[in-house]
Amino acid sequence: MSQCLEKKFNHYLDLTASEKELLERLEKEKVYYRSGALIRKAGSPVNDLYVIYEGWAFVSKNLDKNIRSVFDIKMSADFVGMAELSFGESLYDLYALTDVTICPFPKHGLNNLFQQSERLARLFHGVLSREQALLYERIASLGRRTALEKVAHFILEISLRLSLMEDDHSSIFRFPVSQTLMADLLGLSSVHVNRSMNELKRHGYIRYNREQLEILDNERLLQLADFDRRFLQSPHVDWHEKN
Amino acid sequence: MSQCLEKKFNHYLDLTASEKELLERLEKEKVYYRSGALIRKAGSPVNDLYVIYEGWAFVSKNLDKNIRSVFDIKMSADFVGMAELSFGESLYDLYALTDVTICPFPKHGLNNLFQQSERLARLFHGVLSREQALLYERIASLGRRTALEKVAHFILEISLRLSLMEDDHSSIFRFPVSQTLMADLLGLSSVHVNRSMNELKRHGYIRYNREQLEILDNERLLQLADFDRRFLQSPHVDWHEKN
DNA sequence: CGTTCGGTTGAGCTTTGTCAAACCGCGTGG
DNA sequence: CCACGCGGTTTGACAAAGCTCAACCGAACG
Repeated sequence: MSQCLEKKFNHYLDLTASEKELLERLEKEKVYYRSGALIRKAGSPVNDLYVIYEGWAFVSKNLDKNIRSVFDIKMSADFVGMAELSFGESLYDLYALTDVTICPFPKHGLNNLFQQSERLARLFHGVLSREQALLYERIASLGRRTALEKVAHFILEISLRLSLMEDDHSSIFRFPVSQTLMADLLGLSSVHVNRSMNELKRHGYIRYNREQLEILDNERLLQLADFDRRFLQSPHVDWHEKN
Repeated sequence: MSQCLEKKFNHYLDLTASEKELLERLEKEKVYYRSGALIRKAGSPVNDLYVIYEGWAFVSKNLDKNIRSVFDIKMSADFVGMAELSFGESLYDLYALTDVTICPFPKHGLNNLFQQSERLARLFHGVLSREQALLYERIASLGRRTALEKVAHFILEISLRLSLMEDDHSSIFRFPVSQTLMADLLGLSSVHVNRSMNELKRHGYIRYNREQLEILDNERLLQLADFDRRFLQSPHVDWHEKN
């Protein structure tokens, strides 16, 4: 049995038995992909939403002249496919960044879920809301931050998102994002990402070596990146107890 | 009586009488703001979501060193405040770009709505989904397009969004976005936005003068901006009839 | 009328990109 | 076990896109 959704939601709320059952009814089997695999190609028909069970993936698209733009990194417990909900087809490519296992579930199942449980609906919207806020922060990065700040901000975003889902998250963690990928995500060249990473190292912000990243001075990094501290508070996804 | 939500939803669906009633029960009174007014300041407590009834607004925030980043332009029938749903306070500033009238409604009212009408819930998510997809496109712009392409893409996005809500939308329309605002939205300097706009004029893509904009050659502009044509199809917000 | 706000223009400068080469660790197949 | 190739990182030299500063203009508005 595959309890992706349950894993995700239970992290925020103590689910009741009946809620768990609702979630279980929704799920299909888990699917496993090898690092580098194309999970879903832009243009293919979409009937399912995905939840990442374990591992990392990313959403991207190739613009004109084969320039790649990367929109988002998806990891443990993230939803994938919200942007495509109202389109018949997938808009973007989805690649496995590491080995990854995901759970598809039918998108129309959501409606059912919302009918049955207001609490889950609220939670779902809370999660979406945080995701959108994080997107806004990335927009701020892309538009108005220097290369160094972009990279710093991105590292902090990843660390934050990991800490939300993994109870044992520490300042040293696996960071499987290649500099080329970071470049396409932050709107930089990979060469410049490299120089920025090295500058972060040199100034003692981080230690970094083959997929291992350690944040040495979180406070100073937060300041450098102008990271919005309101994201550090744990989310109240359960955003209104009202009837 | 103020029927913002009704106006919005009815545009996509033929609402039944009972659906209309549900929506009306949700609404409060309309509120009017003068061009330039600060509608909601970052940090203020949030209990309401807004729908724009008429006019334009924008969402922004000031980073370190007082650099402004503009996240989104909101116009007729757009939702404002989704990103803040799970935060107790407003994260960003909201300014009136033109004279604008908005309808607030209590955010917890949404849940109620979803319980009552699956169809409205589906519609709501469909709308959100389109919004997120458009955000992704802006991310692509910010990251990987040249100044000229950014500006072109933005113009097309606005035109598209207008055409979705206004039945009489034509290739010539009011465009109340100052070049400084465009700069903060696209991650450019206002000087460079100016040069880009003029280049678009010079090459016969657009005509543009004091808040009036005319798209002279839509096809060529689409091509220049590498605009994703899938957005041009009218949305199937009613994305699944299945129960 | 004077002030303010947005648009326009030019000159010089900075950040970041491009190109190209070298390097490094790792897995593969001979 | 070695040679090879591949993907990712590193470095340097140079080029370019876009920024800053500063001045000016015109329209709107009180």
